[in-house]
Amino acid sequence: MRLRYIELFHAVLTTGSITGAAKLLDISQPAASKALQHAEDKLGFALFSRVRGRLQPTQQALLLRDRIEKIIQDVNELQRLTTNMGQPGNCPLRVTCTPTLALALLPTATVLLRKSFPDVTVELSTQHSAAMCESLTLRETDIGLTLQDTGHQILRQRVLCRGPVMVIAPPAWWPESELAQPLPIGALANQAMIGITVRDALGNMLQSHLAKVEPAPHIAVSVQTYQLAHSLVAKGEGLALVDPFTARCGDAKSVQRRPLKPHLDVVLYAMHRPDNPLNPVQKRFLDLVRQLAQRMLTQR
Amino acid sequence: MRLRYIELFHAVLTTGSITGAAKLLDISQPAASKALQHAEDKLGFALFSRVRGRLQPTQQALLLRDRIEKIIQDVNELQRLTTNMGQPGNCPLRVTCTPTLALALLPTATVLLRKSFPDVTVELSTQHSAAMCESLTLRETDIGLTLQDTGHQILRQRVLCRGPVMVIAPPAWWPESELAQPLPIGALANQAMIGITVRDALGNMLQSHLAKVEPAPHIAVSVQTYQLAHSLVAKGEGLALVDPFTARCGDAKSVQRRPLKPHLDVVLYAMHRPDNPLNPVQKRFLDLVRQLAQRMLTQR
DNA sequence: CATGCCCAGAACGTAGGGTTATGCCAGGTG
DNA sequence: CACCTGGCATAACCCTACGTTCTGGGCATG
Repeated sequence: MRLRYIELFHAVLTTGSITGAAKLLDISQPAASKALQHAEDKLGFALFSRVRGRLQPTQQALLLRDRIEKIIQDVNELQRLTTNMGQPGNCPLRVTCTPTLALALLPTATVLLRKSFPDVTVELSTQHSAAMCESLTLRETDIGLTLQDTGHQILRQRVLCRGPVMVIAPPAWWPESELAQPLPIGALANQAMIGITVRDALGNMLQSHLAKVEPAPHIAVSVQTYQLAHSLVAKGEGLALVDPFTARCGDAKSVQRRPLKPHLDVVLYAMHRPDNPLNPVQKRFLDLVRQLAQRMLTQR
Repeated sequence: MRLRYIELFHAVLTTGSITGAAKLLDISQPAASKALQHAEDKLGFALFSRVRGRLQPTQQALLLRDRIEKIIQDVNELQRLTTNMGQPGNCPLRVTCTPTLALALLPTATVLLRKSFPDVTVELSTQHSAAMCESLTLRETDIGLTLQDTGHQILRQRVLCRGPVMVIAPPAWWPESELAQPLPIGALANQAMIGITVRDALGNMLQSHLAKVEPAPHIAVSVQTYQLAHSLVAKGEGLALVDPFTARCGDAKSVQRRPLKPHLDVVLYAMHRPDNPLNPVQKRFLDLVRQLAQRMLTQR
């Protein structure tokens, strides 16, 4: 069984036609056609029945599909891993963080880092936690920043700092005098709010706490990223519960913010592979992120 | 990433040398050598360091190893599956059973079957339960017979019949008059016995019951297959606890047998894939096996 | 020092996989 | 009906990737 055939089979199955498969594999249509025939008579049975000029997967093909897709996926992962193992350490800092943290922490931290190491090259990207773990193990990135405890078996995950869940509101929502005090969750009763539909630990925690408020807040708009919640709040669509980094993000007057009472803990984690210890640049970067985060959480 | 390279990498890693790998892949040594170089410069890093003319896997190679082996295995399984899907149903009866059952049931059942269907072709094989499940899903065989509840998610497993655990002893061990009565497990105290080290449900059950006997039986010889236990008992090495099929196996005078008291249940299961229902030959065969088994268990 | 083992290079042959050009068939449409 | 379009297969051709054999060099071992 040639890998080519496996790829081809997969391509035909996903695109639904030989022509489509050929485009996907970047070969000519006759090449794909011939290869498929070749595969079929090596196998000894038809993978597709040609009915009225079109292809239709046979019974056998469907039986093979799952295994094939599995192999394709594994090979693709291997591919990603090997390409990322090629250039070892020429880029001393490759960081991925969740969209939530991207704007709040990365830009400033990067600028500060380049004051200490002006020549260093930096690669930044954003990914959700699951994809982040994958990228880390496949060596596409070296450091991951997330608010979620992934419980990953192999990757090291360490706490950088902790902060409270915050309530954000449109400008001039609360009197200046109250801003320093936590807002009791009961005060959200019957309020217009932006819902958070993130399916991670933090999102679940927020939802379960909100669910207890009586009478329930009015949630007309739900969003999947805290950033969007922030923007909507700034435009006056309602209040929102967000992590402290999103709350501090952007220009100071765009939203008002107060800690929530009861205090709900948000943890900022850094993740990396256990095998190679962090280089000085990476250590410095994490140090900066931690300082930055703590300053964001304590001041104001 | 060519599949060839993956296979080659695997072959080199397992054999430890390019020459060995070449033999394994059935190509010449220079071909393997060149292919490995090719792979390495496609990857961009060395997989093996040539030290004093020998190969030694690099750090990176070790990181890839697990994924590679996984893919190799998956592809091999696919291979097995496809080769068995080629010839559909020209062989209406392919049966696999555990070694325990092989001699007791298969020969007679097969002979009886061929009286009803003289032209049918039959393929028999023996495998342990785990391998049996694999063979069934990979369509290398159609029916599996085992004494173990595999709990397999996809395969159908049905009960054919049940019987008691038996004690077997050398000829003339017990007076004829006692043979019909069960032997209390306490009677095994201080006896010479053949140990069973099978690591399946039945084996565990037997061992745990034996462990309670005081004073403990003397176990000088332990075996992994019930057949061997049977032979050893026949030669006078001691008593043994076995499934009722092994107990009945072979010529009637080779061993004496009595049910154990307390009654321990042994279940004979038939397994098959759920997708295609059994054909008449297969149904008839299972019927014969069931009748045969029941007759073996009840008579005498 | 001879021997055996293993790896790598050179020279060479072939087939598999790629290409373009073309034809056929089915279905949709003016 | 005539015509176009989209999809698959065939034919003829090309080339490189992979195989071969032969050879030589490095390194252990008796």
